[in-house]
Amino acid sequence: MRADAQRNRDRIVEVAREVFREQGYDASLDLVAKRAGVGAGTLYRHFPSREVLVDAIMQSWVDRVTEATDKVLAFEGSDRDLLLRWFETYVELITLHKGGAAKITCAMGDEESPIRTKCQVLSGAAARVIGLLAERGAVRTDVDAVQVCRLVGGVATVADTSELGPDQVRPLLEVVADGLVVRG
Amino acid sequence: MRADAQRNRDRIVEVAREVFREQGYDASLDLVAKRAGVGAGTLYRHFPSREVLVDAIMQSWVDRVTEATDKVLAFEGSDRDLLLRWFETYVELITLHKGGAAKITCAMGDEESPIRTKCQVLSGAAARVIGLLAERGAVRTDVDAVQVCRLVGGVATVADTSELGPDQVRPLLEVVADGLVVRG
DNA sequence: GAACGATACGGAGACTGTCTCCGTTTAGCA
DNA sequence: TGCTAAACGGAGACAGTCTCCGTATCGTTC
Repeated sequence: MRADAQRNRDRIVEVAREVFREQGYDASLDLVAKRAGVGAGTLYRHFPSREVLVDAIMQSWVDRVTEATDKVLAFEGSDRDLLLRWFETYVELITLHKGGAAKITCAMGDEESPIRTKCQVLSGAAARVIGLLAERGAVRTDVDAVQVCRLVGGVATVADTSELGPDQVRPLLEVVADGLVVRG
Repeated sequence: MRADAQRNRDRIVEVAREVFREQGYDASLDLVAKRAGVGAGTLYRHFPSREVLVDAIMQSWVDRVTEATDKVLAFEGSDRDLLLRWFETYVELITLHKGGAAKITCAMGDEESPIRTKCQVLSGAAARVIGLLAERGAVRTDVDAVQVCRLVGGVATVADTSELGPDQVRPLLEVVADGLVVRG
């Protein structure tokens, strides 16, 4: 890629992250282009669709999910609390940008989605958590990582669109957690 | 209301139901107006926003939820199966129109929403189901009807946007159901 | 360091959807 | 049969998406 093209690409991603954080994922792409100081053509050449641009933006916080998952896996406490803690982390991270939760959850399991690599990172993280708990015999094994992401992502989507606070989300996550841990 | 106005209003609702079923809730309102044989002005006079139109459309299937709930309440089987059966009914009905699940779930608990009356019917139905089960001591009592609607609505939203079939939705609902029934 | 071809730029403008304004029409009453 | 309030409808202002193509720039080659 030519140096000027790379510069423009980077700049667009940076500005888009800012604009999307301010206005949500529905923000005007022409505005993003204008703020980035490039023409609409340049933006659309680099990012043929909104989804592709979103994908580029998501890269950074997908990395944060991996990090956060490491931290949660090291948690010493009850299995249910570990699961719940990961749920809360997950919801917090995917609702960082308005509309993000719906986007990522909707794409979950879709092999054709432009953001499938991000979904894979997330479901991979989920797999590590439920894998650990399954080893300990703490959670049911008939539900896979993608399904867990759909469940928690569903809650996250509702939390995002209804603007629920952590206190309102927690009981919902508790139900999901209780549904996953094996009956004692 | 003048007779011609009433006629037009009814016709718009009827056509909108059709168009939304075909194309989802994002369909062009001008198209609805055109198909209904009225001007855009007429449509917007009757329905100042898309939400208000959606509200009018939803009336009929909210009635169906009430009906379906009656049927489920008469179900003779295990408590968990009754709950699960109601979940499936709920998901089926609110995903009848593409985008409907997200709309209704997002508005759940919002006193200002134009479709709040519909949400109240749905959470009322949920209250009847979990009320019955709570009486029998079959479900936890720290989760209210709105929360149940949010949980199941979250699953429905994911099912809708990811176009999941009943077989893919069922395990998710099972987790939620298991999280709600009291531990044995 | 000049010339040149490939690559990238940018913004005008076509297209689509939302919503309003206002001149025209019509229902329904007296 | 007239009158008036109510309702109609569609042109058009506005906003967002996305494309096309003339222009500018990069970076390579000699």
